[in-house]
Amino acid sequence: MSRFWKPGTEKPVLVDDEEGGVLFYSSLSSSSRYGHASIEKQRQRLPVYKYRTSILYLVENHATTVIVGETGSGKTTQIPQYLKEAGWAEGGRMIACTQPRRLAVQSVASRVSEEMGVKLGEEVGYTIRFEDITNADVTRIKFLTDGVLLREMMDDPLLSKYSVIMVDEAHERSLSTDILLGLLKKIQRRRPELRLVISSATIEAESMASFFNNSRKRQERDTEELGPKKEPAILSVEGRGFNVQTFYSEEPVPDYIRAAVSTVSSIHDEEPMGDILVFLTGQDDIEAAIQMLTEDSEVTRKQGLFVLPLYSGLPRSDQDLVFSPTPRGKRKVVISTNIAETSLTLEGIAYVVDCGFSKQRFYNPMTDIENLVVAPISKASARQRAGRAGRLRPGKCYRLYTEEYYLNEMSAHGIPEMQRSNLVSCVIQLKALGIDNILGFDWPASPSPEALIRALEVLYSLGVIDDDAKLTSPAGFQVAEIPLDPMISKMILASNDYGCSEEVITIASVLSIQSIWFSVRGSQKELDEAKLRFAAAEGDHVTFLNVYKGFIESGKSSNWCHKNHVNYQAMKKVQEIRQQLRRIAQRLGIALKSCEGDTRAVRKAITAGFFANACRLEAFSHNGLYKTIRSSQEVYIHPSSVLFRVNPKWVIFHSIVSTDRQYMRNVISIDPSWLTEAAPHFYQNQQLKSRAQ
DNA sequence: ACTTCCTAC
Repeated sequence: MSRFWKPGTEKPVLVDDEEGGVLFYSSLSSSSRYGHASIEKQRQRLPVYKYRTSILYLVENHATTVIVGETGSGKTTQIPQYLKEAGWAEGGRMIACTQPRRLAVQSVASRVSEEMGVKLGEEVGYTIRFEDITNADVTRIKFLTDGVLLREMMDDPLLSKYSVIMVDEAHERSLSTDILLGLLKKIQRRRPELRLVISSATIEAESMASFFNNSRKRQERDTEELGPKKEPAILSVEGRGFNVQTFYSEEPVPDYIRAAVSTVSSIHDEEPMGDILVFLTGQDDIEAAIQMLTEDSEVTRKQGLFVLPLYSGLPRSDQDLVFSPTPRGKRKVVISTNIAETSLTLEGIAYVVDCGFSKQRFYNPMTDIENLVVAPISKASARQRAGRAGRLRPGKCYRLYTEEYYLNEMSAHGIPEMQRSNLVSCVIQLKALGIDNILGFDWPASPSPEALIRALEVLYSLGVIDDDAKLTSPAGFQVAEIPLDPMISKMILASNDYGCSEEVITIASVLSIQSIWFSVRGSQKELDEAKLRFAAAEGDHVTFLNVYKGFIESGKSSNWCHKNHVNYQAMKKVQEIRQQLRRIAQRLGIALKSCEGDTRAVRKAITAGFFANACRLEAFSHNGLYKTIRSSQEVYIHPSSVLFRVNPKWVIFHSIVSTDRQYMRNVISIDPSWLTEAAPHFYQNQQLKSRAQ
């Protein structure tokens, strides 16, 4: 076993902590009871404070400043305040700070308003979907998701109200962050007075800086030019994370679930108190590990473990359990997907067990299918996972792979989402912003030409772009205006023609959230029975309408949801999205109209958006084998669909989830003649006829 | 016989 010190951190402060993590948690986390003066002192104790002058100098003199900030440096909360204190928000200008996640936007904004002693929504505000807590006249620092900032560009392409835009967590390389970075680089050329602050982890800093380097060979002239230097500056700010000692497996591990379980047992046996966080890949792994841990007689005998699962599909109340205090004398073990890598932060973790894998999405432009596969994580992820053990005190990380593997075989960072995704939404957003040459766009990470061409083909077949790849009018502009996937947006537009916009908007809202069903481990049967009460012979989309109707008729009762295994929180969200979409539809001139149960009209509207996802049951198929019309891919109806084992001859799916087989999720039955009606250009008559026999 | 994780006037 070898040791590993986290680079860039000081020697560990050794802390004698017989009491476990809880004590530290309470002593560090409660800032709200301090007065204003001591908030000021707290701010000055943050590592980033030492760099205040340097940061302001660099932002003043460089168009782009890349800040490398380890977690706990305070960069996100402090830099916007420094900028404001230095006058960047004077003269009606604003400072923007983007985050990839809604939750982060809310918590950072409220923290900063607290530090500044102002009411949230006044000088400091935030905007996320459905929540605009800003006041145009007084808000000077605005936190927002990068998706919202992209949407803002549709009205204000140069983002002219902002003097500085800070893009936080840029190293995560999310789809919308990368689109945003590409567009900001373009804006910079038109607005030399604009300043960018890109915050990134060490590993991506150089590539961020070189992406924003506009100076090229003109460095000599550059110094004589007025205005900021075009060459980006890089500044590193150390974090306040504690050291994490890392151990590797001596031999490659044949079964990481078993290895994770035995590692947890030996930590429990040999190490001082402190909570354990285990990273596995998905629900199945997690449940298997929990079962093994609770069945392990030796561990159970000691009765010392408090084991909790954590993944996004888990009901909220179960997720919240991981934040509950560890019972005295027990050790909390959270077994999690990578939701705990970035989205959720557990304080007080002393030990991390990292299996070295995660589920990752890969897109195949040839088949237009996104696959979900278990793949090795990157060094960057491994470091991030390890860091989860050192938030409040020094910790330990056990990697279930060899050091040799880490050093020589693990890739430095993951593949950007841009290169692993279907790009229809991304392309239409750029089109709407007037970017004509999509293939020539200066991306932070270029997607494959195949994926771009596929996206253009899909948009063309939807009638959203024309022969010159320009947005069509009005359909193209309307689809771009709806904040959903273009296929869904097209379905909403078509619902106007079929007189079923109310129903289709409900369906679009349900499809926008993860699941409307409340699924608990062990009650699968009850859930299946509940589904049967709403099941429609036409398929899942119509089933959603039945559920929504029942929910409304119950007076939006949470009790009704509980009885029917419907997720109440999800239904509230459906309602919110539905209201938003109704407003947008009205603005676009779509008449809000119900078809009063005419499910043919509803399915025709769905077909108008999703004709490309048509499948036909294979003749003589006994196991429900379908093939897609477009590319003859072999697919099956997902077991969660109401049409599972019903197997109608012709179906359309909303999406494919690819595990051991390709499963169609959310399926409706259709009449094949609707395909030629919806997209004559896409389905040549002979193509369907030749397959109809 | 099954669900990594996010976001969007």
